[in-house]
Amino acid sequence: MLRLSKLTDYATVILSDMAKGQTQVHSAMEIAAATGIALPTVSKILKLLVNAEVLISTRGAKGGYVLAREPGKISVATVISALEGPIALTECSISQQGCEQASGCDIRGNWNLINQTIHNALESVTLADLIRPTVVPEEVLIPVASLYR
Amino acid sequence: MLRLSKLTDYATVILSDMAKGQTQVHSAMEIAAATGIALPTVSKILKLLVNAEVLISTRGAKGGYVLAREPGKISVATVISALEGPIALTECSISQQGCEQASGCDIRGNWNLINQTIHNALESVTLADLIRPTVVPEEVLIPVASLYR
DNA sequence: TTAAATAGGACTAAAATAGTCCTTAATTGA
DNA sequence: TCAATTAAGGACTATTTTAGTCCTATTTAA
Repeated sequence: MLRLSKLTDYATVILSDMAKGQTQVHSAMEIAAATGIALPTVSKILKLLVNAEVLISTRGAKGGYVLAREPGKISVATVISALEGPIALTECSISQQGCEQASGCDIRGNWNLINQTIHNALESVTLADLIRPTVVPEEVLIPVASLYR
Repeated sequence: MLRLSKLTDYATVILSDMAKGQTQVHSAMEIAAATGIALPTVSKILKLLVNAEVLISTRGAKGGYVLAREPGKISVATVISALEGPIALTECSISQQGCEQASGCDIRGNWNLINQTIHNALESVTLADLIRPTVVPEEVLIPVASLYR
């Protein structure tokens, strides 16, 4: 289904919530309450986002989480790889040594191209875009095909 | 990791093999031998591709599988959805009724936009492109951002 | 010093995926 | 007509991944 994991989905909801809110610092508990996601799960996600430097945390009383930079500078690609690791559709695009199916597999290069395109697409959308009211586009550009012709 | 399932990966290998081969009809056994993928697994994949009308099968002695149309008319998107169902990054983009997180989730529309873009990217690449020698592009176009500005 | 927070990691449960196998149906050719 | 060959369909098992929980340690404000 080529889908994001639930955790990644939650992460976008959490980040949107944080980006929209007036207050700067949000505790894990506040966020759990605001989004309806269970506290331990929220916690887990926030930790991953801190590791990826999407959020900055402060411990102790009055501590919590803050966006590390403006919503417009946090891309969807960053969020996805924070939760799921590198964005790559195929196994062999991640590891350098390729796969065992090496015989007869010269399609790797082309997969890389597709990965790159999708990565760019996700890189170009930011948190700021996500919280913006929905836009219905007239026309959607198709980029990949042009690379081949 | 936003990755394709192994079966989908195999499917592209199998289809590339079929598209490149001289012969028209390939039995499951031939394909298993050519690709190194276990026969029962190959079989499973071929059945799914027949259901999705990517392949046409004939039973009986001298039977086997043939591409349903030219490689240039079989898109990667078609192959992916044959194996994994509809291409959609988020759960709520598939079911119409949305999710329980409905409160505070007005980012759905924007996700749909992203899904659409990725779908288009995958739609624009065909089997013919995959078996073509790798092209290293000068520049990769970024389509999604333009939708927001 | 106490209460409120996060950090880190271990652990369990649930779900999805991969892979196998068996029985039935169709086709060809001897 | 019969035997061999090949796909269809579905059930089943094993494995892996993902989701979710919980515990203990650490940090900070009041």
